[in-house]
Amino acid sequence: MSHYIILDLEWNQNPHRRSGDDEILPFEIIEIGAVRLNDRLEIESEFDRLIRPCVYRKMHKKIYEVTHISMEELDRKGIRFRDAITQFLDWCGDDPVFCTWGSMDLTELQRNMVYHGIELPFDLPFLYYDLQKIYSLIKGERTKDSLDTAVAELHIDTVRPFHHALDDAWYTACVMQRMNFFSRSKYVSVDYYRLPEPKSEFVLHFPEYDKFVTHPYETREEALADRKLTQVVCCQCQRALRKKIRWFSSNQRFYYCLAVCPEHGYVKGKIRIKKAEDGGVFAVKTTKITDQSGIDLVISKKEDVRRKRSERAKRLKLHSLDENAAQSANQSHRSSSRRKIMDR
DNA sequence: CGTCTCTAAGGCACCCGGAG
DNA sequence: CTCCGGGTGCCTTAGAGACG
Repeated sequence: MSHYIILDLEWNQNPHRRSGDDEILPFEIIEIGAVRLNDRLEIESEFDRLIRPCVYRKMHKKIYEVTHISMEELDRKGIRFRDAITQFLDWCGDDPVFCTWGSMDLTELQRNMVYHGIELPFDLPFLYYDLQKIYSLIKGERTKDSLDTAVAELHIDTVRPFHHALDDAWYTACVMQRMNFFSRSKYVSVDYYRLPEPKSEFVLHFPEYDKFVTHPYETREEALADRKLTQVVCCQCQRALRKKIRWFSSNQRFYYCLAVCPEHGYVKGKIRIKKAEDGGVFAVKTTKITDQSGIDLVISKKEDVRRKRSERAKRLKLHSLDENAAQSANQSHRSSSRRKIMDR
């Protein structure tokens, strides 16, 4: 039976300006807190360790304001990161399913492990539940709520303080218990700290879309030149599809296309370019079978962007004409032409 | 303060077609 | 032909709000 590890970290950072350390380890973990739940989301045990930091030996002011953890306390109660992570992984048991609030914790955990020369025991792809994302899926909104907000909205008693690793993990567990987690449990997240090797790219299947994650490339151009990224496969029959609209970009990070499957209809594609750890890039492609409204959405996306721009350009032109007129005319002329703009 | 993400908006260069 | 402005694409900047 699977069990869930609700993880929360506290970390410190360089209290001064950027230095060489920042690029190696921007965030140094100072506390690991976690709650273990069984497959019915009942609490089985809790884990909490303070860590004596070795990179940043001064507490960042803002971090102290948030966590109220002092360096003195860490020196007194903290243990070595190596010992804490060993105890933590041991406490997690076999095949834990990790859950966090937000997408940063598992990345930072791994970055700290690598810094300390500890081998990563996690699967590749490293799947986990981002409960902040699941919470917004259940609400049907695109907002990213803070943990405090979710706790308040679900009327969870605030019997513990916030912003301590174990307490926040415990609140996260409470939110998970009360938000009908299993209705969205197919929506796993992927941690992108470790990326697949070439030829080991992977696809994740979701109820209404597929997600494809590439290996790292040197440049965006190199990524977009790779057929494995740009080809679109039907989510239903895995057939390679012909495109009706080639890949185009509405901004600098997203690309869209529209393909058609002879059996299952239209499939829209979306590519998102992301930065990899080593300075290169990788891409996440999602493909989704779509109905007429989805088709129209893609078809008109270019035109929407175009129309928005041209409307804005017209507004600006009128506005500049207005200002020019204002320089040579009196106040009444100015207000009348302003009214004209408002009517548009 | 520093990370991340998303959005809006500004600057710039290029292409293209109409006016001269 | 040149000139000019609109449309377009690409890049940068800034703000908001999540995380610590």
